[in-house]
Amino acid sequence: MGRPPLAKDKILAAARQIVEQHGAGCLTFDELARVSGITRGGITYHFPTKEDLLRGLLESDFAQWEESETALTPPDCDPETARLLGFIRAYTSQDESHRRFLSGMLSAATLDPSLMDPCRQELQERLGRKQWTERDLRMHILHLAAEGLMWQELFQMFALPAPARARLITLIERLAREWGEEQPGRLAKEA
Amino acid sequence: MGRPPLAKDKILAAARQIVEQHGAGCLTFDELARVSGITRGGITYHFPTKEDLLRGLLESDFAQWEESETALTPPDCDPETARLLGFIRAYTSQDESHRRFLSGMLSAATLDPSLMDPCRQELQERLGRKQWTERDLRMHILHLAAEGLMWQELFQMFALPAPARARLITLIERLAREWGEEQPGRLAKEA
DNA sequence: GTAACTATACAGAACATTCTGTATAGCTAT
DNA sequence: ATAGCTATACAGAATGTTCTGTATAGTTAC
Repeated sequence: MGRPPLAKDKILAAARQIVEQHGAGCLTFDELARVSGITRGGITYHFPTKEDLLRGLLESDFAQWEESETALTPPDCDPETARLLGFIRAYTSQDESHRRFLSGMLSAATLDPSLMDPCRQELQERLGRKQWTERDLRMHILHLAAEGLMWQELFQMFALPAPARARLITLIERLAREWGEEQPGRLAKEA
Repeated sequence: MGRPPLAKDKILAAARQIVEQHGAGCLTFDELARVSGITRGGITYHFPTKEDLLRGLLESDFAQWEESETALTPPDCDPETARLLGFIRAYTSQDESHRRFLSGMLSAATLDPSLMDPCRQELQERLGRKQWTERDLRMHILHLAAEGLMWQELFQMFALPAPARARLITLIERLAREWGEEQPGRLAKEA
């Protein structure tokens, strides 16, 4: 909490780099030591076991993720639409923090799927409360589209030229605003 | 070509099962032998190396994938819309063949990303020819939404109740038809 | 038609490597 | 003197790969 150690961040950064570049199968302690420049002893000091490492990856990424998500939320529309726009911007943002979250999730999922349980729980709570009106469904389509784009890019299956990509995101956001205002409904009165 | 061997199919089926249930990290020859009922010698006969195994997974899945994709294409609308609807149905279909494709891709990507190069190339060719009109972008949003849903379900991050899921897919298809007919443009005259 | 041979499809064990986890001793700045 | 880290070493297990053996079906020669 007080002085953040430097090595820990280097280790996590190197782990993300390895996963992104060579796949989660190459995420070993030896390779991690080589890439991060921290010795195996130092790595073990911070992450005694590999599960600790993966958990650390997930936690730091998830924190960064939620932080940026709320930071990107524009306040000029109703809360639910704003939240969706925050999602979309977070998913489609070019900066790497969101990819990092996904790569962490990916490595965790492939090496030990149970590590994702907290994420599952969180998602369950978020989506479980919805009524799934037509408006909810429409908004969810846009949410899924942004997420699908992120997956494609994470796997480097992304083939859209940059201008088209920018227009695509703009279009998604425009639709979010249009559809969000379509039915103000009971969302405006109760916070 | 003549008589398809039985063991090979068992091995591939077991591999998919392992990846789906326990993650690609658990896809080892020992586990594969245990689940498939084929001994390690037999496995090695058909797939001398692990790369061969993953390549086999990808190839068989990709074949199955394209087959079902075109099979699910409804012929009652313009070709491009029909193709999108085929995509969507393939992505969101409850039957397991598409999950299999994804699980194969996933294991390939996590263990050796370069195995996905053929898929990348195919996608590049498909998307590279588009002009990315507003209509194209809208259709692509629906494509991505279906794909995002598939990813969520593959990672078992899916939280929508079944009725809402069905309505979501119906809505996506409805939008595909609406947006597909919005601008017949130059698509109708040239095949 | 049967003996010799080839090719295919697997079984079963052995091998060498890699990886995780753990341990220990030392350095350095505060 | 303690936290943070370097440096090295090693045990135990897991894993990819290789090797040898076995069973069966098909082909060819005689």
